[in-house]
This record gives sequence, C-alpha cells and structure tokens, in this order.
Amino acid sequence: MDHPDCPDQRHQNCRVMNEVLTRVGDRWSVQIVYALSRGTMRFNELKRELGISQRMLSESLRDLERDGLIARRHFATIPPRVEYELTDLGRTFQEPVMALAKWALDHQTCIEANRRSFAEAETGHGAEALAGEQASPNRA
Amino acid sequence: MDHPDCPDQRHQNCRVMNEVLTRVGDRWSVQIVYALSRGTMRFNELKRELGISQRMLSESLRDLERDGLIARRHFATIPPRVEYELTDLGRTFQEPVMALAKWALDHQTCIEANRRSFAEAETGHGAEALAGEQASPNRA
DNA sequence: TATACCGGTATGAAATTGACACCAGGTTGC
DNA sequence: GCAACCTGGTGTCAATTTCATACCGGTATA
Repeated sequence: MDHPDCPDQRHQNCRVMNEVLTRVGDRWSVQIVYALSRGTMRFNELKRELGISQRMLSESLRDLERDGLIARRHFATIPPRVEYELTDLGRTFQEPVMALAKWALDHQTCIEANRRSFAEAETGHGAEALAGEQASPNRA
Repeated sequence: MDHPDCPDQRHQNCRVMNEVLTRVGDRWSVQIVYALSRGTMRFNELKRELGISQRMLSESLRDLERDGLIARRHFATIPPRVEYELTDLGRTFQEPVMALAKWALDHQTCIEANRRSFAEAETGHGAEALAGEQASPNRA
C-alpha cells in the first residue's frame, strides 16, 4: 500500500480513497449509516436489523464515532440504553451511501442474472464467448 | 425503497444491500471501478495504481467480470496483454462510486481531524462528552 | 547467461471476522 | 429463593480473507 513516489494525481486520489474507504467504506459502516439515516437506533436494534455480529457492530460503531460520523448517547439506566445517531458529517455521508444503496437494490437482479449466465458458460460448454458477450449490460 | 412503516422491508433492504455490497461494495471493487472510469486499463497498470496485491486484483477483477461490471479482453501476444474496461452496467455503478470518491476526497481532512481530537479526548481525558460534540461536523 | 516483463496461480503467514461465552445488575417467571 | 432473561458490551478461539512472496511460460534486452 505504500508506493514509490508517483507524481500522478490519479494515484494520489486512489491512495486517499483507499485510506478513507478502508475506514468508512466497508460494508458494515455503509449499512450502519444507511440504517441510522432513518433516525436514532439502539445497539441491539442495529444488531438485529443488520445481522451483524456483536463484536463487529461495537467495533464499527466505535470507529464511526471516532471518525465523527455518528454520535453515541449512553443512558445509565438498568438495563443500559445506548443510542446512536448520525452527526452532521454523517448526514453528508448519507448521500453517497443512499446512492450506493439505491444502485444495489436497483441492479440486484441484473447482477444475479449475470452471475448465473457466467456460471453456465463456465460449467456448460467450453470457450463459447458467451461469458463476455452475454453478461451484457443492464437489461434491468 | 422507502418504507418507513415496515421494518421487515427495511430489514429486507439491508439484507439485499449486504449481499450486493459484499460483492461489489468492498474497497477494491470500488477503486477498480473508479480507476477504470477513465478508460481501459491493463492488469499491472491497475496493480501499480491501486497498490493491491496480485492475488486480490485478479480475484476482484474476476468477480467484477462475473457480475458483469467489467469486460476482460485478452490478447495472445508475447508478453500477454489483458485489458479491462467498464461495461454499460459498470458505468451505471460508476455514478455512486464517483459520489463516494468525491465524498472521501472532500472529507478526508475533516475525518482526520476528528480522529485526532478523539484520540486526544481519550488520552488527555477530561470531557468525554466533548469528543462527540467537538468532532464538529462538516464545515465544508 | 542473467534479467526483466506480463498476467496470472500456489503457498504459508498475518490480519480480519464470526460464533459463542462471559460480565453486571436489575426484572420477570416459577 | 433461584434460574433465566434483558442490556451493551468484551474476550476467546476458529474460520475466513488478505497479503507478501515465489514461481510459471515465452520473449526481448543487456
């Protein structure tokens, strides 16, 4: 991940993107922000909705808080209550995340179809140019 | 995709997002699409620019091809030449990816500042509450 | 001869992740 | 009384993912 000096601006962008996306661009962070975009949520509420392990959730939440995308509010009641919500910065991230989510939902079936035809082309017959040609774009 | 009244639908959305983002939403796929958005690229060209390991690159490229986001063209020359480019579907993905990239570049310094003040609040101690409050969001 | 290029694959080590148990400390069920 | 639960975590260990590295074929270059 470290590179020899590459004056190329493109490469710089890639490096920065890599750093930032490594922290806030993984699938759990994206989904946490997506879930919190509807409002405050509690720990186990998020856990149930995302189907994430406890460990990854608490870790991801801590990282997101550290980066200033979400705020954590702790109520010392019994049983304890901890609420998470987006900060202003988090809400700016919400925009590209929603775009990503929309794309994912919109193209899910298309992608699944592509995977199936790719698998068929592999198992079925030999080198029929099917894979490249038929995994063709966007027949949503 | 907006069904606030139906938690099951929300959960369903999360599940679908998880599935799709697990495949095409990881940091390498995002960066590959970002890199290819400027045009065709060769294998080692991508490798150099992204700083990705060979194994991950070939794997990511294969997955992206399988899902129909990129096309692979192989020239049986010596030395071999393999070119990758976005398909039409890939170009639709390019949109949210560019939004993500733009956000990452725009808010990089903000995030780094937040992390620093969070670390300070931890070590220097004092007002933990400040960490959340002072990680002041988005003066973009 | 030795070296490098190019696009991979194979291998073992390191890092990440998930499943699960554990904690406090009060509430509910029996 | 007492076990079992609830909450928001942490710790442990195994499985998965990722990385660094070595290697390959076939040619050009030094």
